[in-house]
Amino acid sequence: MSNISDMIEAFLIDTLGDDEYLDISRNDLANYFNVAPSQINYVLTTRFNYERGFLTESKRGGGGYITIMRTDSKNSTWLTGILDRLNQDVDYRTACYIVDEAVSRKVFSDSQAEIIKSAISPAALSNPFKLENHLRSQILQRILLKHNVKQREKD
Amino acid sequence: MSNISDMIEAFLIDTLGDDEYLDISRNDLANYFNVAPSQINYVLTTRFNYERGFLTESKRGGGGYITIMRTDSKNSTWLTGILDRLNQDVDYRTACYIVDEAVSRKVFSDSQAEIIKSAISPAALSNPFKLENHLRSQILQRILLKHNVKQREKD
DNA sequence: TACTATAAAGGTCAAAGAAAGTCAAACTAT
DNA sequence: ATAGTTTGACTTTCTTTGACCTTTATAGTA
Repeated sequence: MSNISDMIEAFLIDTLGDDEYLDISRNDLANYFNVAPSQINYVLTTRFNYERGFLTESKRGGGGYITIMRTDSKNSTWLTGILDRLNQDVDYRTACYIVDEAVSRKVFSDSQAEIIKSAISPAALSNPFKLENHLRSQILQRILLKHNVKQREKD
Repeated sequence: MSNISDMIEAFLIDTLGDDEYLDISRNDLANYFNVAPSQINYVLTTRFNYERGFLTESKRGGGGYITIMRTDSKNSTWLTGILDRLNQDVDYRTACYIVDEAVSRKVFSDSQAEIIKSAISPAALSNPFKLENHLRSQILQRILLKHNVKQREKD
């Protein structure tokens, strides 16, 4: 393990331990390892992404932070497949199939599904740059991942 | 929670308790927290705004004061105001305030709110055309409108 | 009594500061 | 040669500060 990114990854995973999430300061961490702050972002995008079972959030400005969360997605083949599928853009109809399928698998309730469909409806995502399908994929992916984290937190 | 604005917010909400309103002196509060008086205004505009279900009033001059009130008007009034607000673009923070307030008004459940926040998160809406805030408004508006219709269908 | 000056509030706005994000260029290892 | 890593310049977001402005109450004076 000769590169710093791997060491930072190991450090973070170790610090995370069995916890569901971990709050860190990007600057502090960069300082601790004596690297450019942006390297932390590199580690986050290459190591703490959903393919590896993680999700991140952050806030800028005074008192800013980065949160690293575990998802359970690797334990569900269905979810993994869907998330993968969502790396491509999806149209509204396809997205609705996915949501309905999630409901029948008890991933979402009816009322949750309604909200998701509203969020990804053509009306909600209309924009001048033909980003609709792309945004829809991103949104759905995000919802699925975060929901997964929240579900786990309850247990 | 390492920034002072959050601490002032927490202090005020705690002091407010279950009361309808609270009178404070801007200078005293600024003094107590050792910040510039104008920071109190910052906290008021970012945290005790309409989106979060608050309203403020003040008086200058000798014996001046600031009143923080809960807007406990009808949900429909609030909703109308919010939908109006959403004709302008909103950033993530403000949008979350709206969602949180909707939860405390029993418009959404916690689990629905989580989904909405995921749908409008910066990660979900990242795109190369700086449409983020605009899309967020559209999505939130759409969700609120659709949800409102569904709710009425049940009655 | 009416008028004015002054002090005691609160308001506004822009600049500075404190984080995190992005992206491309340079470097390294396979 | 290619993929993966490291760095740094520039950007965006959120917070904090300070200088200057406006409003209100009150004390002093004609």
